[in-house]
Amino acid sequence: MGKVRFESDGNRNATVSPRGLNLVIDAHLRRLRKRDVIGAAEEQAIRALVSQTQRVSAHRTLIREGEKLEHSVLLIDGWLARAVDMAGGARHITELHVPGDFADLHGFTLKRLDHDVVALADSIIALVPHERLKELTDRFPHIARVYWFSTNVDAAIHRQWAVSLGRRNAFSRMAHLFCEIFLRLDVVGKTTGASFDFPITQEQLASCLGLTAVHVNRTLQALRREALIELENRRLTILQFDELKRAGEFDPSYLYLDRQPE
Amino acid sequence: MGKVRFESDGNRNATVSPRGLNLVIDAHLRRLRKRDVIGAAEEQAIRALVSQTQRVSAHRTLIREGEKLEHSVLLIDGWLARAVDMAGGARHITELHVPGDFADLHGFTLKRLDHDVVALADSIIALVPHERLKELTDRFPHIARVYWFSTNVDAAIHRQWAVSLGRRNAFSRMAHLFCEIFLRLDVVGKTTGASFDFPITQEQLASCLGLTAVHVNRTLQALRREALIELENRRLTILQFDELKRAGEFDPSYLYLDRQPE
DNA sequence: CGCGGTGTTGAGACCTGTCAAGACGTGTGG
DNA sequence: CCACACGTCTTGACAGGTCTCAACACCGCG
Repeated sequence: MGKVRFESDGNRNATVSPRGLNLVIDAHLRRLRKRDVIGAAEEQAIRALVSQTQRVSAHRTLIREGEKLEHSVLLIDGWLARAVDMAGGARHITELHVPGDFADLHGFTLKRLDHDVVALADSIIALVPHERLKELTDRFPHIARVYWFSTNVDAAIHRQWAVSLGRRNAFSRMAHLFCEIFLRLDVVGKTTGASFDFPITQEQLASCLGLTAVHVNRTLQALRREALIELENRRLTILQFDELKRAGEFDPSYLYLDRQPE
Repeated sequence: MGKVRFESDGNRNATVSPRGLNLVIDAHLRRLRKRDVIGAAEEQAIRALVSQTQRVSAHRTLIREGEKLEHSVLLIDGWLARAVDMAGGARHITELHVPGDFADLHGFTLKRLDHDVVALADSIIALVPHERLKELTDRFPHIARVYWFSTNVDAAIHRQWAVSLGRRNAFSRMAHLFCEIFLRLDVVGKTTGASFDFPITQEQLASCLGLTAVHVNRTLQALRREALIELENRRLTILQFDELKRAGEFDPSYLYLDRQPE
């Protein structure tokens, strides 16, 4: 998958042409607006956060645990994850990020992370200086609350993953994850009908679900056998969303996608 | 454990005498100060958040999932937990709260919770109106960031629990939890040497650790057999903290207890 | 004195992990 | 253009951690 090729020029971080920067932050605004009203002045200020974007290659570690942070990473396109490395080489992924997400907005207040941020696939990101976030949130207390809200939704996602890890079997856990990912991608317009690009390897899925890659493979087969999903050529199709939700005991309210303006 | 007795007068929520309210919020300030500098004016404003406290009894559900929220719960003394109820009656606890914690500060921006807040033991709480939090954070943007930070630490705790649930066996998971609880209690002055009150039942522990009560019992015995802890009469003593940390692969940096003033 | 909540113990079942081997596809280098 | 290497996916046999079910002990409280 071109790991070496990308790694080799990864440090150059070729910038994306600034033309269309306004377009590039659309998914982010779209998601914010799913949850609150963003005024015109606020929108303008948010768009001004991003001055340039970068390409990053699959498997790159963007941020390392403990590193002092000066900016946060906004995902424009691709897949990022928060990963905790453990003694013994095991790695656990605590959240997947889809376009429009800040992968480490919590870094704005924490100043260092308790996990790595890694690219699971070739991606496009934007760096947002904390300095600029500070100005923005000082100027617009409402935006501060919207972003605070946003990190609180991340925590809600963590909670649901923990419930899955603690109380659901492999089949149910995976069903729950696919439901979540589908909805989150749908909000930012990254689905086509019931399908979406899903370049996540079984190994990476295992890191999310607290399973081994072998068992992920078997569980995927079970989901296919039950005709709940299709997954081929890195594209996932949900065949029976209602059944999948039932299998994962999925209730989307923890994603807080219903608009609740202040 | 007086469940019925307390339930019966639980609704009356006998208020604690307002004398000593300043004392009562000390643990909270102590914890904030472990992480950032709180000025005198800020301290005064924080103390003014709380106007009265309430007693709540073990097993009471203080907040239900989905309920519209007007205030947040500050734990003064006792034990609260965030609990997710699942179909089939199982309940998973996603975080334990010690005195000085807000159990649902995230409710300030989320406006409803994706979980319940329950009392695991007889406790004393203070209700902080969101209205007052709004005024406070508008007036002191720095305090807004301190509280934002605080909810981000909750998320970091969620992540570590998820790693435990996903990748550690029962023994290691429990060791990790005890290390965390010990440090968090220590910060707010609720430890005596290497011991602390720990009125959590094995059933409740099981809900935290994604285990059954039976297996919690066996795992506790294993920890005692290795002379890592003692636990009797609802009091836990850590006999070998270094060994316990090693067993749980515990690294306290995710608690962000090192002071990092802005 | 009896009861409910809690803690303890044993035996067997089951889900998931471990280890090992091979298939498949794609990019690389000769 | 082919051979090869590598990452990924797949399959099988077996081991082991944790669950389930069941019974019993303990204890504070009504």
